[in-house]
Amino acid sequence: MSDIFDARVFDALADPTRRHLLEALAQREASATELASELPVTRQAVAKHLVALREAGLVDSRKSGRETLYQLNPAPLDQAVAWIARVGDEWDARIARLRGHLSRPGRG
Amino acid sequence: MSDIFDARVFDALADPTRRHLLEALAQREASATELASELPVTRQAVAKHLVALREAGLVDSRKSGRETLYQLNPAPLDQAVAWIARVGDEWDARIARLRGHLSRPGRG
DNA sequence: ACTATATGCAACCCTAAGGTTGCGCGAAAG
DNA sequence: CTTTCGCGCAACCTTAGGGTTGCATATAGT
Repeated sequence: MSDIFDARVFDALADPTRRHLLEALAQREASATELASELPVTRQAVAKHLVALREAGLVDSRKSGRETLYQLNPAPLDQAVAWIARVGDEWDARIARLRGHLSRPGRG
Repeated sequence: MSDIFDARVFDALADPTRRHLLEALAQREASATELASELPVTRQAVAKHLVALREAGLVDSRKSGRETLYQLNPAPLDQAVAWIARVGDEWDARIARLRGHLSRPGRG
């Protein structure tokens, strides 16, 4: 089956620093400098991650004076969940085929 | 923000070849050689990915004669979904807070 | 017993990616 | 106007990891 989702989302989710950024941005809008202050990496490293997140569609940015504020955009996360759910569903279908037609295991 | 999940799951999901393997294994049990036949990489590359998937808990292996058959184990996928859902929920909570304070706009 | 096939392991290559430092620029603060 | 602070860009470093080849082992088939 073709990949109907943007693979960059999974790529974005793979890095612990980026996951931390998403968690932080889920709670408040913040600048790269602010975000870096709570992480063991430099501001530039965070900035790179934010670029990756923006390219994955996971964050939006807004300029406020000399600051650039980043905000979470959770929409693409649905694609990731959809992919995972599809794999799970296909697994369930396979199990159903194997068992004839019994009750499905609690997935989904 | 304690990581209640195994980061290796997100790592496993990040690679397109591994995602393909998961999709294939969702539908049928298969050996590394079989899986490699439908991919543009060698059997050894697939074998490495299967090791990674097993370490992430996403596949189980079973020896059948001289073959090693791999089977999907979707359980860890729930952890990934749970993490994503948590971020989404926190985002929703933030939005709710913002709406609740519409009388005093601006960010804090 | 001999051959063919499937696997696992190890060494090696090469690129992508995460990280850093350095710099120049633009906006806010004084 | 000058200083300060935040940012973006670029160069560079280093490692992880995805891929390959080669080989040794073990099972299936004849």
